[in-house]
This record gives sequence, C-alpha cells and structure tokens, in this order.
Amino acid sequence: MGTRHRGTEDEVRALDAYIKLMRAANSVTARVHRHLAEERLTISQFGALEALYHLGPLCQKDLGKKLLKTDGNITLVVDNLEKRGLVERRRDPEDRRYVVVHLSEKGRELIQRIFPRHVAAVVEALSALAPSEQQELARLCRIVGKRAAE
Amino acid sequence: MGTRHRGTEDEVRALDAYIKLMRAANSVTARVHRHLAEERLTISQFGALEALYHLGPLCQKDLGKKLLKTDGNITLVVDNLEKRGLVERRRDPEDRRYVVVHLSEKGRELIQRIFPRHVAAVVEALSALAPSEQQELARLCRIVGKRAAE
DNA sequence: TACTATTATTTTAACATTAAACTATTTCCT
DNA sequence: AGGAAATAGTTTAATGTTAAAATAATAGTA
Repeated sequence: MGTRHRGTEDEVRALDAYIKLMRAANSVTARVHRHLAEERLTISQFGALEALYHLGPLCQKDLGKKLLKTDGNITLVVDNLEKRGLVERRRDPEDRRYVVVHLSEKGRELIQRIFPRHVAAVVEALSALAPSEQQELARLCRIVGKRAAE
Repeated sequence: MGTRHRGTEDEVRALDAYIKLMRAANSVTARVHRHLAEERLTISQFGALEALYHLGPLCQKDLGKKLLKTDGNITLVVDNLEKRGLVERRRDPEDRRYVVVHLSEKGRELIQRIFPRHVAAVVEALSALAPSEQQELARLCRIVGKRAAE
C-alpha cells in the first residue's frame, strides 16, 4: 500500500486509491505532454488550442469551463497565445462583455500538426491496460470525478 | 464519450480514459484540499509537512522525490514553510551539501491537527466507489502510472 | 428611466512550477 | 595530491494558478 497512515481499513484503502490516482495523473500528464516542449507550448496552451480546434471559437468564460480554470488564468493563457499569433481576440459586438477567442491560421496549422502526436502519446500511455481495463478505469474515474465536483 | 476526436476505436477509448482520469484527479485534488485554505496552507506545503511527519526529517532532494517536484521548487516551498516557522533547515555537518528539513514544534502541531481532516476528505471523495472498486481503481492507476513514469 | 444585480473580463498579489544556469561541496580517478 | 565529474541546493526567467478586488457592460426591476 502506498500510505504510511495507520488507520481503519476504509481509510487505508481510500488513501491508497487516492495516492495511486494522483501519481498516475501526474505521470501520464508529464509523459503525454513531453512532445509539447519541441513546439514551446505549455500544457495549458495546448489545452486551449485543442478546445478551440474541436469546439470552434469560444468566449473566455466557456474556455475556462472546458479547461477547469479560473477567469484570470484564461486571460493570461490567451494573452500568451495571442502574443505568438496563435489565437485572436474579438470583442462580441452583440454583447460587449464577451471576448471571443478564435484560432488564427497559424494556430490552426499548429494544432492540426501536433494533435496526432497527442493522440499517439495518450494511446501509448494507456497501452499497459487492456481495452476493457481502460473502459473500467474511465468508468471509475467518471464516478469519482463527478462526486468530487459536487 | 468525453472526446470529440474522430479516430480509431483504440484512440477514442484511450482518449476517453485519459480525459476521465485527468478530470477525476483535478476534481479530487480540489475537493480534498479545500480545507487547507482555512490554515492558509497550499497543497505543496501540506504535502511537504505530511512527508516530514510520516517519514521524519528529509533532505530537500529526497523531499523532491517524494513530492515529484524539482529542486528549485522544493527550495521555494521550504522557504515559505520556514518563513512561517513550520520547518527548520539544518545543514548536515557530515556532508555540507545537504540541507535537512525538520518539522518544528509548531509544524508538527499543525500537521497533527489537520491530517485527520485530510484523511476524512479522501475517504469522502472516494466514497462513491465500493471498496472493491476503490481497489480496482488503485490497481489500474498503479499500472498506468508505472508505464508512464518509465 | 434609474438603481441594483449579474456577468465577463482584467488586474494584482502570492505562491507554484519548470528548465537552465550557477555555486558549493564531495567523490572519483589518475 | 590534484583535477574532473557528480551531487545538493539556489537563483533566475517565464509561465501557470488561484482568490480577491476592480472594471466594464448588460439585464432586471421598482
């Protein structure tokens, strides 16, 4: 077991699962995003580009919801993408509170080029599990995530 | 499924498990550490105190290995704990390259007081799963984490 | 219409995080 | 012994991250 805590059986079991979950998420994140360094992209920047690529233009609030990040964080990440010309901010003329973030041509070219590497890295990272185990992992994580997000 | 990617069955399955794993880890981390704000402790600070509490004094290198963080990061986290008088740095007289980090009395009192809350929060976060499911989650995460850490 | 509440974004302060360069110390090897 | 290599820690620069306060714009309501 991964915990040194002396507690009830329930506690030790939960702590063990917790530690393993955290370590798996850490290791997989590091491994999956290793290839991003080549393009000088951070994980957050990649996440934003990917969301815009698959969902189309989004206002910053919605981008934050997708990435589970705060408003202020999105402001900074979009700033840095904008500096590199990978996205464009467009103020919504209908409701001037909204800033809609669009992929630029350069940004689209980049995410199109590197997304296949991302998929390959994810497949590789999970290849130690059989297909049915991957599905079971997804099922358990969905339950845990849902409860914790309440 | 949690992905919009159009790909092979293997790809979609792996991406789905990956997304669920990440979201679960994120949500559980946020939930489990919610109580730390009361004590104005960060997650990293809590992790360092916990490691010192359960493993005894550690040099910064070893602390970094436990927390999976870089040297420079540990320097800062220990700095901030030291400022609050929760830990003490002691240069190893045998090998003056090493700085051994000790819990102070104040630090020990704090971690002893809040650790039970941490355990309770972890148990709560995982309570949506049956005991056997928690064990299965731990098993799958261990496999995935091990592969990714290679 | 005018006031209030809500919503989206930005800003700020504090801490986290990494990579890379740097310092100090020790170990290893010839 | 002496110099090279390895190891522990610090520093720096860039980015991320949050919470909280501040701005700006819109919606709702008396």
